Amino acid sequence: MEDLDSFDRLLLEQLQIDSRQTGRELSEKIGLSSAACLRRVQRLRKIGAIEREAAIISPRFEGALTRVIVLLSVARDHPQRLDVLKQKLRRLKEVERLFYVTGDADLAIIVKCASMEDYAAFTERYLFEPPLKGFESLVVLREYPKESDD
Amino acid sequence: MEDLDSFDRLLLEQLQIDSRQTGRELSEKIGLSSAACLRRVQRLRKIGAIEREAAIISPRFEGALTRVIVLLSVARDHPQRLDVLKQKLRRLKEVERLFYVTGDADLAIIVKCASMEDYAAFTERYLFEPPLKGFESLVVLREYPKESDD
DNA sequence: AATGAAATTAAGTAGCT
DNA sequence: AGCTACTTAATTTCATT
Repeated sequence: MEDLDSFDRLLLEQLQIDSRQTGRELSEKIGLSSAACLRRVQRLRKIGAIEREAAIISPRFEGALTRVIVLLSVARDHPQRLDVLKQKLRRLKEVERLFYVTGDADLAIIVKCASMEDYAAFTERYLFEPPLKGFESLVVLREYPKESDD
Repeated sequence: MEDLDSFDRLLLEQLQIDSRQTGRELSEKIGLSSAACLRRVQRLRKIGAIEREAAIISPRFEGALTRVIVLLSVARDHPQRLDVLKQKLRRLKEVERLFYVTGDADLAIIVKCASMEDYAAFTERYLFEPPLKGFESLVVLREYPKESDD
């Protein structure tokens, strides 16, 4: 893992806000030439600092999409099984994000499904086997986008 | 709010995975000309179906960043105060995502801070006033990216 | 009203100092 | 790193359905 200087950090900050900015725009904001900015962005992609660039879709346009925040409790006596579980969960298409957390729960995942039926199927398939001890489902009724109208 | 046809939905699906795909790549995947694809993408941006395009930064490169999943309990006797609260929270730079949920909690937010001290300051500043009744903090020890190495 | 093909404009990439 | 030439992609124009 290579390290970043302050220009790299500024670039990451900018691209996190808007990844479509041109070299010229980045150049003006961080004070390097356009070519230098874009060369650095290439490097940031290559070393994995930028994992990917993605469009954020407005929830209103996503179609009928159920999101559930699931808090998972895991038996702590078999650490290696926890690792296997994490690896398994993070590969599932339904799992949008996976967090290892402190508190009452051990893992928290954000699950995306087409419907509640699909979510029920998801839980039955993946959330009832050891080392999982139990889970709590917080069904998202509505997500409020960061900056937007309604 | 205008509506989307199946080409639009395919485009959104693709751009959610990778927003850097060229017109030609999109063209091959969805079966329209490059120009048509890019025209549609422009429209999707304009009508707000694409909220924004952003770089996803690897947690390992984000610097010391504390994330906390906060489950908020809200007094239900003043619905209008809940709206005010939601509006306030969603504008805060620390709040990455805001969900209205069912279950023990009423709202769930994902909070991003530079440090635990900052998180403590955040809670003191925003999470101790009505209509908030209480909150539970799940401090993220580690987030596992969807597709990646370690 | 929206498409595809072609021409124009703009951006990203690579080589050199 | 910057500058410049080169390559590629995005945008606009236009004829067609």
